[in-house]
Amino acid sequence: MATEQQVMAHFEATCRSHGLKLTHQRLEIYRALLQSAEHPSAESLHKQLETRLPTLSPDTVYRTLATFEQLGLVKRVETMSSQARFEAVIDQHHHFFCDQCGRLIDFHWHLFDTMGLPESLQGIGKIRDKNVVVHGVCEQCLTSKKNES
Amino acid sequence: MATEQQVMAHFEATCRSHGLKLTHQRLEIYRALLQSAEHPSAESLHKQLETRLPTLSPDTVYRTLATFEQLGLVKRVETMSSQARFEAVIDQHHHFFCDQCGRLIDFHWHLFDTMGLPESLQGIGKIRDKNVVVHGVCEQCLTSKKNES
DNA sequence: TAGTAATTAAGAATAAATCTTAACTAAAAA
DNA sequence: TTTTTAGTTAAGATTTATTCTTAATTACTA
Repeated sequence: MATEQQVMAHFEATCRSHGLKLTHQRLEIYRALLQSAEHPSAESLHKQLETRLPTLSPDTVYRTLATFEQLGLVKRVETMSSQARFEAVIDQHHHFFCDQCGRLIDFHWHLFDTMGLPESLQGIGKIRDKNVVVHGVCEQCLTSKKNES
Repeated sequence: MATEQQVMAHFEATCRSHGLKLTHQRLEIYRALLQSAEHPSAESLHKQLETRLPTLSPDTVYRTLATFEQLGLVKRVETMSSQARFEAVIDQHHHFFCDQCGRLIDFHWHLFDTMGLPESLQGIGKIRDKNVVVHGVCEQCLTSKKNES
């Protein structure tokens, strides 16, 4: 399990090795993403960082996230919501998606990770990654629903 | 394995039971989706149907797909592309996504379907569905790449 | 077959994301 | 430290996907 300092060191090394400057904005955007478990959108990251970096433009957040994505530092999470959502790439995990509130929760599944792929994928191409997406209603939504009635 | 006639009959029954009129547009949109293996976007469905229904508006395609989605006849496929993509709900399957050309290919994985979920999901909420998403480069992209060099 | 309520078409409107340009700022190199 | 260079900002225009509005049309009902 990597410490935040190690992760930040890797981030800095990756930027440098690709000739990218370590700007205040890049550091803050990456750190914010790293510390969030909420898979935020570009907009919500911008909102969150606005207090510390009052001149930060939405455009910079979009641009920076796209750059990080290309370096493999950040992943765009597949959702069916209109806004793209992001996460820092740290470990192999999967997603639980609440259909009610839109919350995304990470979970781990070692058995799946170490399992082979089915025959039906033979010859389909070159495989890079496999992930599980679970849909349902999160505990919090279930509880608040109960209290309403 | 349901025949297309059976599927269409189920479609009509579902519409009727929800008080939805069986309009020409609804039938054509559903049939087109049913016959496509490409998980088309609303836009490409509209383009495809334009020849047969010259006055079909994009809005109708969007609206109709949203209606079908609510009835459980159609599923919105999660991708990170900006356009939403759709499929008719027929059987349990999973998706291979080509990162190069954006193609989505269905595959089946019975072992996964019958497998239990990991402990890490205990207490997360009420689970409705679990799916695998595999990323990579499809055979066709691999081949065309080889021919280039 | 006429009535009516749902549905559609067309175009306007909205929202997310990206582009443009010029002026400015900060990081890395010399 | 100074210079070079890449990156950022601002503001507005643009693009793309989707949704809304309104008036006309159409499928089902009586």
